[in-house]
Amino acid sequence: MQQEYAKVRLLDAPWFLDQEYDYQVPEDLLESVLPGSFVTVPFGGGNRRRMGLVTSLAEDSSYEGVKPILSVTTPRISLSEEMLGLVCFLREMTLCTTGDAVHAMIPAGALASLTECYAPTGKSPSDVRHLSTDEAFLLAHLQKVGSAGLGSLRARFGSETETYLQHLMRLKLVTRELRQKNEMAEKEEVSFELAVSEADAQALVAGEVKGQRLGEKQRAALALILSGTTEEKALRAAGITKAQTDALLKKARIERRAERIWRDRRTAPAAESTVPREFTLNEEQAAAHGEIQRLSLDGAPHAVLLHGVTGSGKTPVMLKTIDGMLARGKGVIVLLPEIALTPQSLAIFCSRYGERVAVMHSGLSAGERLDTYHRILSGEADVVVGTRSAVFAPVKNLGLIAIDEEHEHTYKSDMNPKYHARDVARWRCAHNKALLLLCSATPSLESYKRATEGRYTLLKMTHRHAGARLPEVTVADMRGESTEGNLSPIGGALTASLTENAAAGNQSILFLNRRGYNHAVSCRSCGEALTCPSCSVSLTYHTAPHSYEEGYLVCHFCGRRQRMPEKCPSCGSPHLHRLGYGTQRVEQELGALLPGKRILRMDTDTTGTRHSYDEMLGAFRRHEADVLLGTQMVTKGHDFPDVTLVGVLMADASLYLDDYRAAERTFALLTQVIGRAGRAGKAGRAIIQTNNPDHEVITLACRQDYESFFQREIRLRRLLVFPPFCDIVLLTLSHFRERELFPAAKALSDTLARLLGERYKDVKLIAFGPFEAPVYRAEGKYRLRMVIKCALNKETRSLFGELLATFGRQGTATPLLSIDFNPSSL
DNA sequence: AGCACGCCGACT
DNA sequence: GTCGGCGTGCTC
Repeated sequence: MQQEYAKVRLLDAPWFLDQEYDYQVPEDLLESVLPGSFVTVPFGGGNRRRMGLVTSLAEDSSYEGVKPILSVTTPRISLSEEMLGLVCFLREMTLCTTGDAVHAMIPAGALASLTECYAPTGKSPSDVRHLSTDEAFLLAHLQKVGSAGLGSLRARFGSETETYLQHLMRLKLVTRELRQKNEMAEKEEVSFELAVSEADAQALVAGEVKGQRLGEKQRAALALILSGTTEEKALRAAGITKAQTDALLKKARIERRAERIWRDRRTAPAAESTVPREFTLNEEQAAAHGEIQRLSLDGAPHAVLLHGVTGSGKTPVMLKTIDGMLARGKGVIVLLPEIALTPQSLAIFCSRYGERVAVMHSGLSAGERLDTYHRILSGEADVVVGTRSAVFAPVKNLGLIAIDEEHEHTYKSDMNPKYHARDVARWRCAHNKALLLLCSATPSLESYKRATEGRYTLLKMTHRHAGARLPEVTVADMRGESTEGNLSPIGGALTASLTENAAAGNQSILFLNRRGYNHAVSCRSCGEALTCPSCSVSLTYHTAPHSYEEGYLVCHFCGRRQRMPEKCPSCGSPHLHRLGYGTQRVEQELGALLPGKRILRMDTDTTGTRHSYDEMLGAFRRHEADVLLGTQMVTKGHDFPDVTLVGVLMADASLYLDDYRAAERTFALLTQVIGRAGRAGKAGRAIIQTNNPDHEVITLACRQDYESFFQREIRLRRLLVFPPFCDIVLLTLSHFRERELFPAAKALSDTLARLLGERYKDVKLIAFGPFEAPVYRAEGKYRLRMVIKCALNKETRSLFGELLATFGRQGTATPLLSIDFNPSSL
């Protein structure tokens, strides 16, 4: 029996329209319409063409009046059974649409897209007086160019364009049609070679062959090819036009050879690998690797949490595991946090696995992304190294997903689909009976709890690699400093150590999680702090490059810059006072403290491009600077063998954030940064400046005592009912107009209460709010939120799905609801 | 969301 | 009498 019907999900449908629709498969498409195919279908009363994804085939349909599928849009790209499953998984787990899920998994260039455009019908207006001059101009323009998209028309005819078009369409002078923009093309490198013998070619060039006289230009072209200039690009550069090569091709003097070139090859890093080709594991590493090996051979999916202290050498274990997988013909995905994806870390994989490596990260161009995708799809690349989104790589015969720095919050996406890479990885590993390898010195509480419960296999490495010792850690109490008249952010103990360390020719790292010069600007008269006009956060004072005297105000939320006002905008007083400090101020202080020493400041302001970030790390590694000062960036796993001192300023700054994960974050950050010191045999020191020297989180981080930290924190979470003892659902309503927000928030919480009273009687949840988001106004939008504690399961997810169906409509006058399950921060 | 169908006021 | 206002309701 022929499978004549297909279940289709639309790719551009809002959440409440995102269902399976039956379509009939026309006879000529029976072969090409398969589960996972991308198709166009007529939809709605107007039968507008829409892109859809075939999810399954059926022999019949219970629906009256099915419409036929119009075409298969992208015959070369379709979703595998696994990817199709993953789309459903994402949809259900994150409440995203099918379109969102598909776009997360497939590079934009791989799919065709439908764009709306307007075309003249050919009818002439019955009476020109019905048209305004603008409309007449627009019509004339369309008649000239044939058809045009809304964007280009709006650029030409202004913001009223849509009104004009509507009028023209009513008069049936213009129609709207959908134009299919095909998927991005492959890139080819074309070269030519002789189709005749060299001697014949020489004769032709010399014009010696009777009756076969070539044009002068053609002879020149042939001569060039004969002399070894065969690449099309080089020939064009030498002034040979397409007409000439075409003529030679036609006369069969040359042959055209096209070679697919991969746009992703220039990601090959310039750096050298810090891991030698051959190495032996120490006892602990070998034990961990042995256990991983054992688990990966039994044909069942497994998850391993590799918990190793900073510097214990988790990477070699990971590499040996990858070696084993590749030897058995399995594909591998390695996830790294964005900030750790440096040439140094890429070099480790590229030098070891060469052409088999595909690198995926946000910096790739559309073409590079597409080629990377195809290279993985074809099986040519079977080691994928990348950031969060690489977890969707279509690796063949997947055997391992390794997640380095497993606790990093960047693995959670905060845009649709709001997925956690760890969850996707777990699903894919289960599906492929593959191994999930989570690595961290400071695992997330969720993962460690799973490990203690036996759901993950916990493997520990407690010793530092190659005889390196943990640094000697001093906690410097800053409470006394300011009363003693020391206003510098760098306290006495740290000052002494920095001077001493610099004098000895050693390198230091200073970590401060705050950029800018001053943290905030406030008015001495009225006490008001200056805030961003479109966000409700205080503005940070930044100094101009190469000058500590001039500066401007920056909003760290939306990036907006403005001049420092002369007077307080609320009371007019000229007494504006700059408070607190950031990396720029510390840079200036360090300059004064260590005259003649080179200080490298690394934060978002100095690392504008990925390139400059890499360059700075490289320069520091080559000892071209004595002190590396910066934000989070300096804490991530790059090895600096000459660093013997690490200083942390304001270690407690992140401790009192309004987020249940504040302690976990602070612990991880401190542990990581302390681990930077004293790696290769050299003794290291760490000085932690804080106003809370006795805070348990700080003292435990100084001892690198994860186990005790975990026990302490998990007890608190259990007591206060926070993840991993429940799930958190964040509902956010946002709108440009504040007054629209409150009725919507009321309606949202009423609807929730109603659903809980009716269809979801058995659901237990605790709802908080609605209240203002911590940053109430962001980029011009006001935001109210509700925070809900519950257990996420099929039923609760369906409850939130219903909320999204009623409040998740886009673009109208009503506020938009967005739902985030277990957000990375509150 | 779009776009239909559908029922009431000011125009050729 | 019709054009067109935007109020419900469906979309395979």
